[in-house]
Amino acid sequence: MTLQALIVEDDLAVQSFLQTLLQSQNFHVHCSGSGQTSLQILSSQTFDLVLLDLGLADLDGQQVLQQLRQWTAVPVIVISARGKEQDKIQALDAGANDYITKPFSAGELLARIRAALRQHQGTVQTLQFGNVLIDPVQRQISKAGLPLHLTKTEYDILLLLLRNAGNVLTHNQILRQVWGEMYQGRPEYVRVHVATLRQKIEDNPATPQFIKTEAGVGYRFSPQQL
Amino acid sequence: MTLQALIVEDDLAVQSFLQTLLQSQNFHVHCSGSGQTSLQILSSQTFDLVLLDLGLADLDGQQVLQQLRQWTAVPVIVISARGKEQDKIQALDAGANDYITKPFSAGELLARIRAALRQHQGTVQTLQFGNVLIDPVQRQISKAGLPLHLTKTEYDILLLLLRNAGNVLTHNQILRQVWGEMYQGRPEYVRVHVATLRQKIEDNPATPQFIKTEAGVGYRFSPQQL
DNA sequence: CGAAAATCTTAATACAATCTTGATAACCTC
DNA sequence: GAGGTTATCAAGATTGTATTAAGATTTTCG
Repeated sequence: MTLQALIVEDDLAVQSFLQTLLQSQNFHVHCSGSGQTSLQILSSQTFDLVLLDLGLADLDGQQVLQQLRQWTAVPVIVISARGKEQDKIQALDAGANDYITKPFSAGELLARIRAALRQHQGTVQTLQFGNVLIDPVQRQISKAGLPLHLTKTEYDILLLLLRNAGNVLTHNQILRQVWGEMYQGRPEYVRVHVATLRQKIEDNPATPQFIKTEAGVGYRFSPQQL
Repeated sequence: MTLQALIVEDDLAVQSFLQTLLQSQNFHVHCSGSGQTSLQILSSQTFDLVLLDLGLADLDGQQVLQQLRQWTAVPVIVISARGKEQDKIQALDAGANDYITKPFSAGELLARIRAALRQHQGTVQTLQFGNVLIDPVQRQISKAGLPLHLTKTEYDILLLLLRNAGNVLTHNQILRQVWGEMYQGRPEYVRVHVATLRQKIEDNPATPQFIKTEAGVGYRFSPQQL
């Protein structure tokens, strides 16, 4: 699965440099030059990484950070021309995972990205739940030791939920990332496939233990049995 | 609960500076000047944070890092006089959570420590009042340790009030932000849902401690006795 | 290429959660 | 105590969800 990255940067030269850099590491890259649109993009789609420049035209990068931390734990690395102590402290305390000052080397940025992703994975990602085991490399799943076949759609939904275990994903977020942009507003697609998915992975599909419904919002993968 | 920190640093002046700094933040601080003893200490006791200087006499800090990552995910911040790109990349890829170059400011180090601890526990920002805990990232609420279910509307109202804690929100402000523009002038909607919300989050719903009524105006989330 | 299998889309139904509404009682405030 | 505001309750309306299955589409494989 290719990781999704969002670059929030209004200097087009820097934006393009970062984009090339991330693409060379097989990220799927989205770009935004303004704070407002960044927040919109972030709310409609889940990302694995955000590179955020503090110096934006409309909203302050600081505000973008505060806003997005209301609902997402996505790793955010702040890139800034400002090297002042106060700026760093503010950004880190607002929820940034790391702070790097321009000019920086490509190698260091990539190393910090790897570190941030690694830390984030350690806290979130589980590839085992109940008696279900997932091998993301082979794209294979087994339940109670027996191989279990999932269709591509089912597998994509499951991994998306799993990668965001504990968080609610809205119907539109799931639609956008599994089906694509133009399927927004068709929650029935998600429902049907979540139903078949539950039939396969839940011990008792009628009272799901893992994939929980949040009425009026979406679905959530429940990390533990509480 | 006081957090346990280990400082691995052979320069005694720097060690004592770091020790004082961490103690001022209520860490319980352990110190070690050599790589070997550090690994022994780390294996015999659990820590919440490690500050690791790369320039050690016996073992290279790099090796200490590789060793300890064999068995623990404790947050490690590398402190180094070497600012070379290669050193940073090596340390980060060996499992360091962050890398900071001497000289650095105390404020920045503390901010980076806070960021590392936050990432390690996986929570970005939790809101709390009384015995109620809210994780806005996961959209999850618990009261007295037990999970608490709120409907979408209830959740939206609560977060709106909480974000404006201390300020009065008029019925129409709440209506506009939770229901939408066209619901203006229907305060009864708000009343009913605030009532059910109080039933769930207040210890004594009849005499609300958190969501206060402002007669003729609206509601206010009462900031806690801080 | 063409048939069979697998998968997806769509619509219909039953069921569940949530919201709206209005009635009534309690609470202020002047 | 009068008049407006608010709290509470529960029935009915509405919206959201699970499940099924038929038909359309895509994929697989001889």
